[in-house]
Amino acid sequence: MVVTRSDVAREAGVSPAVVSYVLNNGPRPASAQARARVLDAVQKLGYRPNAIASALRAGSTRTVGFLTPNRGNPFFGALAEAVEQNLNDQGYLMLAANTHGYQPDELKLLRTFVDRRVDGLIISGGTTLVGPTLQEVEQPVLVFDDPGSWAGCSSVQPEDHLDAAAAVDHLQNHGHDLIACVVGPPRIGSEARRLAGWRAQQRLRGVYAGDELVAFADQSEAGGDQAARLLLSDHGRPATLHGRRPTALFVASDVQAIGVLWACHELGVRVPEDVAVVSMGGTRAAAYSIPTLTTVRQDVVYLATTGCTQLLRLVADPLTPQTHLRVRGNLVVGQTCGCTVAGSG
Amino acid sequence: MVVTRSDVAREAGVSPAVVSYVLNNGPRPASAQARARVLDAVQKLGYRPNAIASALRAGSTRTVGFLTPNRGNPFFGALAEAVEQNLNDQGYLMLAANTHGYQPDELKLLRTFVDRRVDGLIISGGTTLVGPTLQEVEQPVLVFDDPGSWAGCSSVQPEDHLDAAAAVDHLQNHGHDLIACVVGPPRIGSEARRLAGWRAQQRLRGVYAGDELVAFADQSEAGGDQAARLLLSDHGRPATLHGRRPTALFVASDVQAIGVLWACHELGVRVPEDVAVVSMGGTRAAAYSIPTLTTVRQDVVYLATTGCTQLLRLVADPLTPQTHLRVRGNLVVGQTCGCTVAGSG
DNA sequence: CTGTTAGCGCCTTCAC
DNA sequence: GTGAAGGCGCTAACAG
Repeated sequence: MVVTRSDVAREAGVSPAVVSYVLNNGPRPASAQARARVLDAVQKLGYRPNAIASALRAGSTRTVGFLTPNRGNPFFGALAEAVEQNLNDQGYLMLAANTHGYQPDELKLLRTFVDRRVDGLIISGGTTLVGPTLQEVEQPVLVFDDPGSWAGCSSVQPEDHLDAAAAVDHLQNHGHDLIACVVGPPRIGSEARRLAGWRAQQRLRGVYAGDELVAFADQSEAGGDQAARLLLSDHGRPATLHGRRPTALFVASDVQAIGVLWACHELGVRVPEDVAVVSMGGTRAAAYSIPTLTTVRQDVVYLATTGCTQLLRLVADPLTPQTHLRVRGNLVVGQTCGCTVAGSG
Repeated sequence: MVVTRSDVAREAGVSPAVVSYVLNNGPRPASAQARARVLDAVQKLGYRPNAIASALRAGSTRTVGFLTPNRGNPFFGALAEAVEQNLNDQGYLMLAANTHGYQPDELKLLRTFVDRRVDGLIISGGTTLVGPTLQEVEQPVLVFDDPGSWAGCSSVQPEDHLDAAAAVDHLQNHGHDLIACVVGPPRIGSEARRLAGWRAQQRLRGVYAGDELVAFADQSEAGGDQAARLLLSDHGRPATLHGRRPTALFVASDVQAIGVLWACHELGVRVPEDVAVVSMGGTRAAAYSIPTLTTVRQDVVYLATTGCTQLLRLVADPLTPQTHLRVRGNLVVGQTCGCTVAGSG
C-alpha cells in the first residue's frame, strides 16, 4: 500500500500539518527537532506526496498542455522538444497530443486538457484553434501562430510572410525570375502566409507569379517529391510559361525540400545548377542533406523560451498583459541556392 | 468561476450523485426524466467534470508516463508519436519527458511521474532505467529495451543483436570483409548489443573485427559525420589493417548514417561504389537520403501497439502475467549497399 | 429509482 | 510551535 502523509505523521510522532510545514518550508515554522523527525520518517517510509491530491487542493497541476498538428514534422518536433525542456526546467510537465490537423480531434484534445486542469495551454501553428475557439478556455493560452484579430491569448509568431519573401529575394538576387513555389495546404495559416510572401516578393520585382507556379503539397518528404515532379516535368507545361521550366524553387518547409532534392536527383536535375532551391525551417536535417539546404532558419529554442516565459508569467499572474511577438528567421546559406557555385549571391 | 457538479445538481433539481450516475452511465440507473434534466443543465452551464478530483477519488489518472533519452532522434521520436497515438485512442494521455540520457534526470523525472500517479510507465531504450531501478515503482512498467534479468516489468524489445548481424551479413554477401562499425555509446544497452551483433557476425565469417574498426559516436548526424571521417581517413590507418580502407560501414542508426553519407560526399568517397553502407532504424529520413539508405527497419507502430496493449492490460489488471516480446526488424534495400549497382546482392 | 454521506490526500486557517 | 478541522470536486457505498 502507498504511504500517505498521515503515516509519516504517525511515524514521526507529530500531526499531519507539521509534515506539510516541513516539506513545504511553510507556511508556518517547525522546530528543528520536529523537522528532523519528519525528514527521518519520510526517508524511512519512502514517502512521496501525492501530486493529484495536492493539485486538487492547490488548484494547480503544474502541467501545460501542448497541441500540435504533427510532431513528425521536424520543425514542430523540435519546437515541442524545446518547449518541453523549458517547462521541465521550470518544474512543469508537458501533456502533449497530436491533432493531425483534424479539427474535431483538436477540439476534443483541447477539452481533455482543460478537463485535466492544465495550468496553461500552448497551441502550435498548423491548427485551426486560434482566436474565438479558445474564448471558452479559462487558462492562459499561448499560440505559436497568428492570433487573428482576437487578443485573448499571447502569441509568438514566426514572420512567415517576410521570411518567405526573404527566401525568394535571395533567389531573385541569383538572377532567377521563374521561381516556382512548393507549399502546404493553404487552409493552414502559416502556409497561406508563406505563399503570400512568395507572391508578394515576385510581384515586387514585377515577375510573373501565377497559380501554375504553385504546387500545394503534403507537409512531408513525399509531398515535396510529388510537387517537384509536377513542377519540373517536361510534359504538359502551361502555355503561360512559354515552355520554360522554373529555374528555381521556393519550398515552404525543410521536410518538403528534402523530398524536392530527392525528386531532382531522380529526374537528373542538378541542384543548384539546373534548379536552385531555398526552403524554410532550418531544422537539423537541412544541414545534412546532399547538397545542404539554403533555408530560412527559425530559432525554435528562442521561440520556445520566449513563449514559455510569457505563458508561465500569465500562469503566475493572469492579469499580466498579453504580448504578441513576431520573430524573424535568418537565412542560412547552404549549397542549394547557388552561392557556392557561381559567385553571384 | 468554474461550474461544479453541485451547480449542475442544483440547476437540474437533483442530487449531485444523480449527476454522476447520468454522466458516467452508472454505477446506478437514473430515470429518463432525471437524465434529461441533468443533461440540459450540463449543456446550459457548460459543465465539465474536473478530471483531477475524479482521479483523486477513482485512483486513476488515465495518464501514462513516457521516458525517452532523446526525442530528437527520429527513431525515438517516431516511437513516441506512435505510442502517443495509441494511448490517445484508448482514452489515455501521455506525459512525456526527455532524459538526455542523464541518469539523475531520469530518476527525477521517473519520480515526478510516479508522484503524479500515472497509471503506467513506458521507458524507451537508451535509458539506464531498467531492472532494479524500477523495483520501487508500484505502477505497471513497460520497457522498450532489454529488461535485464529482472522480470518486474514487461518488455518489447528490438532484436538488436540479430538485426545488426543481419545488416552485416548483407554487406558480407556483397563480398565485403573489411566492414567498419559506427555505433553509439556502449553504455546504452541497444548500442552495446548492436556492436556485439556486428562483431559476432564478422567472427562467424572468420573476419577481423578489432577495435580499430569501431568508431563510437554521438547518436546524431554530426556523430556519424565525425565517425566516418575517422574511419575513412587515409592518415594514420592502423597497421593491423595492412593499410586498407574499410570497404563497407555498418552504422547502428539512421541518423548517424545520414551524417556518414554526408561525410562520404565531402570526402569524395562514392556510396556504394567506394564504400557500402547499411544502417538500422528504417525512419522516414532513410527513404529520402541521397542515395537512399539500406537499413534494417523496425516497425515502430507495431512496437508501440503491442507495448501499449500490454501496458494497458496490466493497468486494467495488475495480475496479468508479464510478457517479454522480441521483435525482428527487416532489411529494406536502398541504394547504399550496392544491390542496385552490381547485381551481387 | 434517488438522496445522503464518507472519504480520496493534501493544504491552510484557526484555535490552542 | 503545534494540532484539529474544513474543504478542493468527485465516486460509490449505503439508506431510504
